[in-house]
Amino acid sequence: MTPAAGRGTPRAAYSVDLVLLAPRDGALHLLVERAGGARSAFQLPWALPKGVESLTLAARSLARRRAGAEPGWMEQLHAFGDPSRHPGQTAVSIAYVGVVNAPAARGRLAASAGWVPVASAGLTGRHATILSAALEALRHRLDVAPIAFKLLPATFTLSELQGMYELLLGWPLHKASFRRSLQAAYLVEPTDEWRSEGRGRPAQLYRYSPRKRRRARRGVRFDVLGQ
Amino acid sequence: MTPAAGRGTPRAAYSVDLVLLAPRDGALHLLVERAGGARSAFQLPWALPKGVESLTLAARSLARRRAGAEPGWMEQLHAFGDPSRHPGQTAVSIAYVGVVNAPAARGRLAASAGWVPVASAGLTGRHATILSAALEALRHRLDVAPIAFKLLPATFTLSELQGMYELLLGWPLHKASFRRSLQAAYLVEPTDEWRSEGRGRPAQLYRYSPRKRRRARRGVRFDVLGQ
DNA sequence: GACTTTAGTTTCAGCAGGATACTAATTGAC
DNA sequence: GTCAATTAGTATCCTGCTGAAACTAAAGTC
Repeated sequence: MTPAAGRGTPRAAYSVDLVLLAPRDGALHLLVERAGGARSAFQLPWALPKGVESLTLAARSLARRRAGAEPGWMEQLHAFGDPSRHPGQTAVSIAYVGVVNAPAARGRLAASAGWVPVASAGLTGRHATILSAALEALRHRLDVAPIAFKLLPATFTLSELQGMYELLLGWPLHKASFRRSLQAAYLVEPTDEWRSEGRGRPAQLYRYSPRKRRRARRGVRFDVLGQ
Repeated sequence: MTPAAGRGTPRAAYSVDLVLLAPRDGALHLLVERAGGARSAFQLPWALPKGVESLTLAARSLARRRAGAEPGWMEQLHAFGDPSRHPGQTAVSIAYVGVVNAPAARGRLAASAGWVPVASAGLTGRHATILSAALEALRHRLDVAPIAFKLLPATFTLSELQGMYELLLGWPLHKASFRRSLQAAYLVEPTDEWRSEGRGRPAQLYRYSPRKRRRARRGVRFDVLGQ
């Protein structure tokens, strides 16, 4: 099924780079690795896939090994072709973006890895470019992939949901518009439960609507909703 | 500048696949290659980049060799990792989307290549998937990259421009809304010339606005404009 | 000169987004 | 117990954009 041109296990000529993001303490964090002694203190996790392995599987397994958690969502970002600036010195490096939720991000990290706030990641060169491209791709996918929902528990308040969207987008959303959009797309449905959190009126808990009840393929362009 | 891990010229472990599109006779056409004897009559042009070559340059040079024309716009689409179904049997194949304008598409084709309407390209398997992903990516880029303008001469009528957008999008646009959007973004500016084409009132010629006079980065979401 | 065709504009109704202000329900201070 | 503070959630209004339709403008055709 995987002939690989019949010349044995090929030397990996490409690497997989990973932009893994997680919400922690109200800020978006990035998984980084401490670099050996290069100019920049941190770099993105990367790996040389062994033999013929699906790219997606390679990226997921890299995430699992470094973060100790399964990404709730992950997508290919871009393939970069200039080898001269990659630490693996491969001809091609293929970058992936993914997210893991907060509880998972508290899991067993690899020794060399750590979570840092994206705002202060301090990446340089191409890895900085990759990061901002990853954040932009994430924002563009928010309306079609249930990324925010994968970062929340099965039931949540609408304020929590809005907060998650704001964290991922990087800007505040208008409360009334946000809720109107959710309702128009039947994206969420209320449960019978309410949660009281500190002071203030208790919030009703919602769940992600089952596929059948969601407004088919209209999406909600949260990234064009303003404050 | 391009060390390539110092182990000589590596065997190419990846291929570059090309979705090249051109408007011809009012329909969007795709550049295909006649396959040797596989199940499908056509396949997408592809190549094994020689040595360490920028991916983008490899894709552009592939377009030049097969279509005999320089693409007016080109972008990377996706990297595919499952080698089992690619004719080149490489571990990774990286697909590019590009467009060439109608006069260029009448240029010197490679012997094995030909233009077929996308609607009747009859690709199968992964190449069919790549094609529809390419068309979708093209539509999503229409609002930010000046793709339609690269397919038209320096001056054009607004009806020609609208027709080009409709060809690329695959659906009709509302005339008044289209023009309002153009004006709001200062995307085009009128020249002093008018062109009379058969019967009907002559149309004013426009040109793509110089960068300075365009409304910075708002873009025009033609892909959400309706009929 | 009347009709057709294409270009280009105007007017209008409907709807969605944002601002604002409101009601509702709870905690904590006194 | 009452009142302020805080958070949840809703209602109202206004503005601006979209799409439909009808309109004017300028050419060719019969």
